Amino acid sequence: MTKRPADPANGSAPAARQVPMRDFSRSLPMSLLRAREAVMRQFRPKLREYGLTEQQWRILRALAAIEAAEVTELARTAFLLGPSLSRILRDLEARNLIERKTAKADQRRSMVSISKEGVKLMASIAPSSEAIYAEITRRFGVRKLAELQEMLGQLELCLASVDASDEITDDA
Amino acid sequence: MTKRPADPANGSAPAARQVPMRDFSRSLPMSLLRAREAVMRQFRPKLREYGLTEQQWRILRALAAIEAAEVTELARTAFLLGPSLSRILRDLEARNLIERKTAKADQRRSMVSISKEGVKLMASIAPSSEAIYAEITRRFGVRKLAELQEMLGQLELCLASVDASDEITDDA
DNA sequence: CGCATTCACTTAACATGTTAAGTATCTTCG
DNA sequence: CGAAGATACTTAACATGTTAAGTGAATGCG
Repeated sequence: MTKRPADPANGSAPAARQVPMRDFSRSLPMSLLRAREAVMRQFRPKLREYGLTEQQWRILRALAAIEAAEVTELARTAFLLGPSLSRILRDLEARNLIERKTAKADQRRSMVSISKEGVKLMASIAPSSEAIYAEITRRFGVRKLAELQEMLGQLELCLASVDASDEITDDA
Repeated sequence: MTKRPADPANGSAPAARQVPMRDFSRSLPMSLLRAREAVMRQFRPKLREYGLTEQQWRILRALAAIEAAEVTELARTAFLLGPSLSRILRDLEARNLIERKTAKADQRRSMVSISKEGVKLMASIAPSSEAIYAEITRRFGVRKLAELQEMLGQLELCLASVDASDEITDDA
Protein backbone atom coordinates (compact mmCIF):
# COMPACT_ATOMS: atom_id res chain seq x y z
CA MET A 1 0.00 0.00 0.00
CA THR A 2 2.69 2.47 0.83
CA LYS A 3 5.44 1.37 -1.47
CA ARG A 4 5.90 -2.02 -2.90
CA PRO A 5 9.49 -2.62 -3.94
CA ALA A 6 8.13 -1.63 -7.29
CA ASP A 7 10.44 -4.08 -8.93
CA PRO A 8 9.47 -5.16 -12.39
CA ALA A 9 7.96 -8.54 -11.86
CA ASN A 10 6.85 -7.70 -15.35
CA GLY A 11 10.26 -8.41 -16.80
CA SER A 12 8.77 -11.78 -17.51
CA ALA A 13 8.24 -12.41 -21.15
CA PRO A 14 6.92 -10.37 -23.99
CA ALA A 15 10.28 -9.75 -25.60
CA ALA A 16 8.75 -11.15 -28.79
CA ARG A 17 8.52 -7.65 -30.28
CA GLN A 18 10.42 -6.57 -33.33
CA VAL A 19 13.27 -4.86 -31.61
CA PRO A 20 13.87 -6.27 -28.16
CA MET A 21 15.13 -3.16 -26.40
CA ARG A 22 16.70 -3.25 -23.03
CA ASP A 23 14.47 -3.77 -20.08
CA PHE A 24 13.02 -0.35 -19.86
CA SER A 25 13.30 -0.05 -16.12
CA ARG A 26 17.03 -0.59 -16.34
CA SER A 27 17.77 2.08 -18.86
CA LEU A 28 20.29 4.66 -17.81
CA PRO A 29 17.89 7.59 -17.88
CA MET A 30 15.46 5.72 -15.65
CA SER A 31 18.19 4.74 -13.24
CA LEU A 32 19.32 8.32 -12.99
CA LEU A 33 15.80 9.59 -12.59
CA ARG A 34 14.96 7.17 -9.84
CA ALA A 35 18.20 7.72 -8.01
CA ARG A 36 17.70 11.43 -8.07
CA GLU A 37 14.15 11.12 -6.92
CA ALA A 38 15.25 8.90 -4.05
CA VAL A 39 17.73 11.57 -2.99
CA MET A 40 15.40 14.51 -3.38
CA ARG A 41 12.69 12.75 -1.47
CA GLN A 42 14.92 13.15 1.56
CA PHE A 43 15.15 16.90 1.15
CA ARG A 44 11.76 17.99 -0.07
CA PRO A 45 9.87 17.76 3.23
CA LYS A 46 12.31 20.09 4.91
CA LEU A 47 12.27 22.59 2.06
CA ARG A 48 8.51 22.49 1.94
CA GLU A 49 8.45 23.25 5.60
CA TYR A 50 10.12 26.53 4.75
CA GLY A 51 7.95 27.19 1.73
CA LEU A 52 10.66 26.59 -0.84
CA THR A 53 10.61 24.43 -3.89
CA GLU A 54 13.64 22.53 -5.03
CA GLN A 55 14.40 25.06 -7.72
CA GLN A 56 13.99 28.06 -5.47
CA TRP A 57 16.39 26.41 -3.06
CA ARG A 58 18.89 25.85 -5.87
CA ILE A 59 18.76 29.50 -6.76
CA LEU A 60 19.18 30.72 -3.22
CA ARG A 61 22.08 28.36 -2.67
CA ALA A 62 23.76 29.50 -5.83
CA LEU A 63 23.28 33.13 -4.89
CA ALA A 64 24.52 32.64 -1.36
CA ALA A 65 27.72 31.24 -2.81
CA ILE A 66 28.44 33.92 -5.36
CA GLU A 67 26.90 37.04 -3.83
CA ALA A 68 25.65 38.48 -7.10
CA ALA A 69 25.24 37.22 -10.61
CA GLU A 70 23.68 38.03 -13.92
CA VAL A 71 20.57 36.09 -14.77
CA THR A 72 22.27 34.07 -17.48
CA GLU A 73 25.12 33.11 -15.24
CA LEU A 74 22.69 32.14 -12.53
CA ALA A 75 20.75 29.99 -14.96
CA ARG A 76 23.89 28.11 -15.81
CA THR A 77 24.88 27.67 -12.19
CA ALA A 78 21.46 26.56 -10.97
CA PHE A 79 20.95 24.50 -14.12
CA LEU A 80 17.68 26.15 -15.01
CA LEU A 81 16.40 27.45 -18.30
CA GLY A 82 15.96 31.15 -18.75
CA PRO A 83 12.19 31.21 -18.71
CA SER A 84 11.94 29.12 -15.55
CA LEU A 85 14.48 31.29 -13.86
CA SER A 86 12.68 34.44 -14.94
CA ARG A 87 9.47 33.32 -13.29
CA ILE A 88 11.11 32.09 -10.15
CA LEU A 89 13.13 35.26 -9.72
CA ARG A 90 9.94 37.28 -10.06
CA ASP A 91 8.41 35.26 -7.23
CA LEU A 92 11.49 35.29 -5.03
CA GLU A 93 11.74 39.02 -5.48
CA ALA A 94 8.11 39.41 -4.46
CA ARG A 95 8.95 37.47 -1.31
CA ASN A 96 11.92 39.73 -0.69
CA LEU A 97 14.36 36.86 -0.73
CA ILE A 98 16.41 38.31 -3.54
CA GLU A 99 17.21 41.73 -4.96
CA ARG A 100 17.88 42.88 -8.48
CA LYS A 101 19.38 45.95 -10.03
CA THR A 102 20.22 46.58 -13.62
CA ALA A 103 23.89 46.86 -14.36
CA LYS A 104 25.16 50.33 -15.02
CA ALA A 105 27.41 49.44 -17.90
CA ASP A 106 24.80 47.39 -19.75
CA GLN A 107 21.13 48.13 -19.22
CA ARG A 108 20.15 44.71 -20.53
CA ARG A 109 21.85 42.86 -17.74
CA SER A 110 20.43 42.66 -14.29
CA MET A 111 22.44 41.67 -11.28
CA VAL A 112 20.70 39.37 -8.87
CA SER A 113 21.69 38.95 -5.27
CA ILE A 114 20.33 37.35 -2.17
CA SER A 115 18.68 39.65 0.35
CA LYS A 116 19.26 39.79 4.07
CA GLU A 117 16.02 37.96 4.52
CA GLY A 118 17.17 35.37 2.02
CA VAL A 119 20.39 34.86 3.92
CA LYS A 120 18.43 34.41 7.11
CA LEU A 121 16.21 31.82 5.48
CA MET A 122 19.25 29.99 4.14
CA ALA A 123 20.75 29.98 7.58
CA SER A 124 17.59 28.44 8.97
CA ILE A 125 17.55 25.61 6.50
CA ALA A 126 21.22 24.90 5.93
CA PRO A 127 21.80 22.87 9.12
CA SER A 128 18.93 20.49 8.37
CA SER A 129 20.01 20.25 4.78
CA GLU A 130 23.54 19.41 5.73
CA ALA A 131 22.33 16.87 8.24
CA ILE A 132 20.26 15.14 5.60
CA TYR A 133 23.18 15.13 3.23
CA ALA A 134 25.39 13.71 5.93
CA GLU A 135 22.92 10.94 6.61
CA ILE A 136 22.77 10.05 2.93
CA THR A 137 26.55 10.00 2.84
CA ARG A 138 26.68 7.80 5.88
CA ARG A 139 24.20 5.34 4.47
CA PHE A 140 25.74 5.09 1.07
CA GLY A 141 29.33 5.41 2.14
CA VAL A 142 31.70 8.32 1.73
CA ARG A 143 33.98 6.46 -0.61
CA LYS A 144 31.19 5.18 -2.78
CA LEU A 145 29.57 8.55 -2.94
CA ALA A 146 32.77 10.08 -4.19
CA GLU A 147 33.09 7.32 -6.77
CA LEU A 148 29.55 7.85 -7.92
CA GLN A 149 30.05 11.57 -8.31
CA GLU A 150 33.21 10.94 -10.23
CA MET A 151 31.43 8.60 -12.63
CA LEU A 152 28.55 10.99 -13.09
CA GLY A 153 30.98 13.72 -13.95
CA GLN A 154 32.73 11.53 -16.47
CA LEU A 155 29.46 10.53 -18.04
CA GLU A 156 28.47 14.12 -18.43
CA LEU A 157 31.81 14.94 -19.91
CA CYS A 158 31.94 12.15 -22.44
CA LEU A 159 28.49 13.05 -23.72
CA ALA A 160 28.99 16.78 -23.74
CA SER A 161 31.55 16.48 -26.47
CA VAL A 162 29.01 14.71 -28.67
CA ASP A 163 26.52 17.54 -28.69
CA ALA A 164 28.88 19.96 -30.29
CA SER A 165 29.55 17.76 -33.29
CA ASP A 166 25.98 16.66 -33.88
CA GLU A 167 24.62 20.13 -34.17
CA ILE A 168 26.07 20.30 -37.64
CA THR A 169 25.09 16.91 -38.99
CA ASP A 170 21.33 16.78 -38.75
CA ASP A 171 20.72 15.87 -42.36
CA ALA A 172 21.52 12.17 -42.68
CA MET B 1 33.47 35.69 -23.39
CA THR B 2 30.91 32.96 -23.53
CA LYS B 3 31.47 31.14 -20.32
CA ARG B 4 33.56 32.47 -17.59
CA PRO B 5 34.82 29.56 -15.52
CA ALA B 6 32.30 30.78 -13.03
CA ASP B 7 34.61 29.37 -10.46
CA PRO B 8 34.56 31.13 -7.19
CA ALA B 9 37.18 33.63 -8.01
CA ASN B 10 34.65 35.44 -5.96
CA GLY B 11 35.22 32.92 -3.25
CA SER B 12 37.07 35.77 -1.74
CA ALA B 13 34.74 36.49 1.05
CA PRO B 14 31.36 35.01 1.52
CA ALA B 15 32.52 31.81 3.13
CA ALA B 16 32.06 33.78 6.29
CA ARG B 17 28.45 32.60 6.34
CA GLN B 18 27.07 30.62 9.19
CA VAL B 19 27.03 27.21 7.61
CA PRO B 20 29.49 26.76 4.76
CA MET B 21 27.63 24.11 2.73
CA ARG B 22 29.20 22.02 0.05
CA ASP B 23 29.91 23.59 -3.26
CA PHE B 24 26.43 23.61 -4.62
CA SER B 25 27.36 22.46 -8.10
CA ARG B 26 28.88 19.31 -6.65
CA SER B 27 25.89 18.21 -4.67
CA LEU B 28 24.58 14.78 -5.44
CA PRO B 29 21.21 15.95 -6.73
CA MET B 30 22.87 18.34 -9.13
CA SER B 31 25.28 15.69 -10.35
CA LEU B 32 22.42 13.33 -11.00
CA LEU B 33 20.37 16.00 -12.69
CA ARG B 34 23.17 17.05 -14.99
CA ALA B 35 24.14 13.52 -15.85
CA ARG B 36 20.59 12.64 -16.72
CA GLU B 37 20.21 15.76 -18.79
CA ALA B 38 23.39 14.92 -20.67
CA VAL B 39 21.99 11.51 -21.47
CA MET B 40 18.52 12.66 -22.43
CA ARG B 41 19.94 15.33 -24.65
CA GLN B 42 21.10 12.51 -26.88
CA PHE B 43 17.63 11.05 -27.22
CA ARG B 44 15.32 14.02 -27.34
CA PRO B 45 15.97 15.12 -30.92
CA LYS B 46 15.04 11.70 -32.26
CA LEU B 47 11.90 11.48 -30.13
CA ARG B 48 10.90 14.95 -31.12
CA GLU B 49 11.27 13.95 -34.72
CA TYR B 50 8.49 11.46 -34.11
CA GLY B 51 6.38 13.84 -32.09
CA LEU B 52 6.94 12.14 -28.78
CA THR B 53 7.99 13.60 -25.49
CA GLU B 54 10.24 11.79 -23.13
CA GLN B 55 7.33 10.75 -20.92
CA GLN B 56 5.17 9.58 -23.77
CA TRP B 57 8.07 7.48 -24.93
CA ARG B 58 8.45 6.00 -21.46
CA ILE B 59 4.81 5.01 -21.44
CA LEU B 60 4.90 3.44 -24.86
CA ARG B 61 8.03 1.52 -23.98
CA ALA B 62 6.50 0.26 -20.78
CA LEU B 63 3.34 -0.80 -22.58
CA ALA B 64 5.21 -2.51 -25.36
CA ALA B 65 6.97 -4.60 -22.76
CA ILE B 66 3.96 -5.65 -20.71
CA GLU B 67 1.16 -5.76 -23.26
CA ALA B 68 -1.51 -4.37 -20.94
CA ALA B 69 -1.54 -2.79 -17.54
CA GLU B 70 -3.73 -0.94 -15.13
CA VAL B 71 -3.09 2.74 -14.85
CA THR B 72 -1.61 2.49 -11.39
CA GLU B 73 0.77 -0.25 -12.41
CA LEU B 74 1.78 1.74 -15.45
CA ALA B 75 2.45 4.78 -13.32
CA ARG B 76 4.81 2.77 -11.18
CA THR B 77 6.57 1.24 -14.17
CA ALA B 78 6.99 4.48 -16.09
CA PHE B 79 7.78 6.36 -12.89
CA LEU B 80 5.09 8.95 -13.40
CA LEU B 81 2.56 10.35 -11.00
CA GLY B 82 -1.07 9.54 -11.51
CA PRO B 83 -2.19 12.95 -12.68
CA SER B 84 0.59 13.23 -15.24
CA LEU B 85 -0.17 9.79 -16.53
CA SER B 86 -3.87 10.54 -16.74
CA ARG B 87 -3.26 13.51 -18.98
CA ILE B 88 -0.73 11.78 -21.15
CA LEU B 89 -2.92 8.73 -21.63
CA ARG B 90 -5.75 10.98 -22.71
CA ASP B 91 -3.51 12.48 -25.36
CA LEU B 92 -1.99 9.19 -26.48
CA GLU B 93 -5.46 7.73 -26.78
CA ALA B 94 -6.55 10.69 -28.91
CA ARG B 95 -3.59 9.94 -31.16
CA ASN B 96 -4.62 6.31 -31.32
CA LEU B 97 -1.33 5.11 -29.96
CA ILE B 98 -2.91 3.33 -27.03
CA GLU B 99 -6.23 1.70 -26.18
CA ARG B 100 -8.16 1.42 -22.96
CA LYS B 101 -10.98 -0.68 -21.74
CA THR B 102 -12.41 -0.89 -18.29
CA ALA B 103 -11.88 -4.17 -16.52
CA LYS B 104 -14.90 -6.42 -16.25
CA ALA B 105 -14.27 -7.56 -12.72
CA ASP B 106 -13.70 -4.07 -11.37
CA GLN B 107 -15.25 -1.13 -13.12
CA ARG B 108 -12.84 1.25 -11.47
CA ARG B 109 -9.81 -0.20 -13.17
CA SER B 110 -8.98 0.44 -16.76
CA MET B 111 -6.60 -1.70 -18.73
CA VAL B 112 -4.26 0.20 -21.00
CA SER B 113 -2.52 -1.35 -23.95
CA ILE B 114 -0.51 -0.18 -26.89
CA SER B 115 -2.31 -0.06 -30.23
CA LYS B 116 -1.15 -1.41 -33.55
CA GLU B 117 -0.27 2.09 -34.54
CA GLY B 118 1.64 2.47 -31.32
CA VAL B 119 3.60 -0.66 -32.01
CA LYS B 120 4.42 0.60 -35.47
CA LEU B 121 5.65 3.89 -34.07
CA MET B 122 7.77 2.05 -31.53
CA ALA B 123 9.25 -0.07 -34.27
CA SER B 124 10.18 3.07 -36.19
CA ILE B 125 11.99 4.63 -33.32
CA ALA B 126 13.51 1.67 -31.51
CA PRO B 127 16.47 1.17 -33.85
CA SER B 128 17.60 4.78 -33.53
CA SER B 129 17.05 4.67 -29.82
CA GLU B 130 19.10 1.54 -29.45
CA ALA B 131 21.81 3.01 -31.64
CA ILE B 132 22.02 6.07 -29.45
CA TYR B 133 22.16 3.94 -26.37
CA ALA B 134 24.89 1.84 -27.92
CA GLU B 135 26.90 4.93 -28.71
CA ILE B 136 26.57 6.16 -25.16
CA THR B 137 27.66 2.78 -23.91
CA ARG B 138 30.61 2.78 -26.25
CA ARG B 139 31.73 6.22 -25.17
CA PHE B 140 31.38 5.64 -21.49
CA GLY B 141 32.43 2.02 -21.46
CA VAL B 142 30.34 -1.07 -20.97
CA ARG B 143 32.00 -1.98 -17.73
CA LYS B 144 31.72 1.48 -16.28
CA LEU B 145 28.13 1.79 -17.33
CA ALA B 146 27.28 -1.40 -15.51
CA GLU B 147 29.12 -0.16 -12.44
CA LEU B 148 27.28 3.12 -12.56
CA GLN B 149 23.91 1.43 -12.83
CA GLU B 150 24.83 -0.81 -9.96
CA MET B 151 25.73 2.13 -7.78
CA LEU B 152 22.59 4.01 -8.71
CA GLY B 153 20.54 1.00 -7.77
CA GLN B 154 22.29 0.73 -4.44
CA LEU B 155 21.79 4.39 -3.75
CA GLU B 156 18.11 4.09 -4.46
CA LEU B 157 17.87 1.06 -2.26
CA CYS B 158 19.69 2.46 0.73
CA LEU B 159 17.49 5.55 0.67
CA ALA B 160 14.25 3.74 0.03
CA SER B 161 14.55 1.96 3.33
CA VAL B 162 14.55 5.32 5.04
CA ASP B 163 11.22 6.33 3.59
CA ALA B 164 9.58 3.09 4.55
CA SER B 165 10.49 3.43 8.18
CA ASP B 166 8.97 6.82 8.45
CA GLU B 167 5.79 5.81 6.69
CA ILE B 168 5.09 3.09 9.20
CA THR B 169 5.77 5.07 12.30
CA ASP B 170 2.95 7.49 11.92
CA ASP B 171 1.10 6.11 14.87
CA ALA B 172 3.57 6.61 17.67
C1' DC C 1 -29.50 -4.13 3.30
C1' DG C 2 -27.23 0.40 4.02
C1' DC C 3 -23.78 3.43 4.83
C1' DA C 4 -19.05 4.70 5.84
C1' DT C 5 -14.57 3.62 4.09
C1' DT C 6 -11.36 2.43 0.82
C1' DC C 7 -9.81 2.23 -3.86
C1' DA C 8 -8.72 3.56 -8.78
C1' DC C 9 -8.64 7.04 -11.31
C1' DT C 10 -9.54 11.93 -12.88
C1' DT C 11 -9.76 17.06 -12.34
C1' DA C 12 -8.12 21.17 -10.62
C1' DA C 13 -4.68 24.46 -9.52
C1' DC C 14 -0.31 26.04 -9.38
C1' DA C 15 4.93 25.61 -10.28
C1' DT C 16 8.34 24.21 -13.49
C1' DG C 17 10.31 22.37 -18.14
C1' DT C 18 10.65 23.61 -22.81
C1' DT C 19 10.43 25.94 -27.21
C1' DA C 20 9.32 29.97 -29.75
C1' DA C 21 8.47 34.71 -30.08
C1' DG C 22 8.84 39.35 -28.21
C1' DT C 23 11.32 43.53 -26.21
C1' DA C 24 14.80 46.45 -25.05
C1' DT C 25 19.57 47.36 -25.27
C1' DC C 26 24.06 47.13 -27.18
C1' DT C 27 27.40 46.50 -31.20
C1' DT C 28 28.95 46.66 -35.81
C1' DC C 29 29.77 48.52 -39.84
C1' DG C 30 28.60 51.23 -43.90
C1' DC D 1 24.85 58.77 -37.54
C1' DG D 2 21.79 54.81 -38.45
C1' DA D 3 19.99 50.58 -39.73
C1' DA D 4 21.09 45.43 -39.33
C1' DG D 5 22.38 42.09 -36.28
C1' DA D 6 23.59 40.25 -31.78
C1' DT D 7 22.57 39.97 -26.67
C1' DA D 8 20.07 39.57 -22.32
C1' DC D 9 16.18 38.92 -20.74
C1' DT D 10 10.98 38.32 -20.60
C1' DT D 11 6.43 36.59 -22.20
C1' DA D 12 3.63 33.26 -24.18
C1' DA D 13 1.94 28.72 -24.86
C1' DC D 14 1.82 24.14 -24.04
C1' DA D 15 3.41 19.74 -21.53
C1' DT D 16 4.67 17.84 -17.22
C1' DG D 17 5.52 17.69 -11.92
C1' DT D 18 3.08 17.91 -7.76
C1' DT D 19 -0.43 18.22 -4.22
C1' DA D 20 -5.17 18.33 -3.07
C1' DA D 21 -9.80 17.52 -4.01
C1' DG D 22 -13.43 15.15 -6.64
C1' DT D 23 -15.99 11.04 -8.68
C1' DG D 24 -17.63 6.61 -9.21
C1' DA D 25 -17.09 1.86 -7.97
C1' DA D 26 -15.89 -1.82 -4.68
C1' DT D 27 -15.70 -3.39 0.39
C1' DG D 28 -16.47 -3.92 5.16
C1' DC D 29 -19.36 -4.08 8.80
C1' DG D 30 -23.31 -3.05 11.63
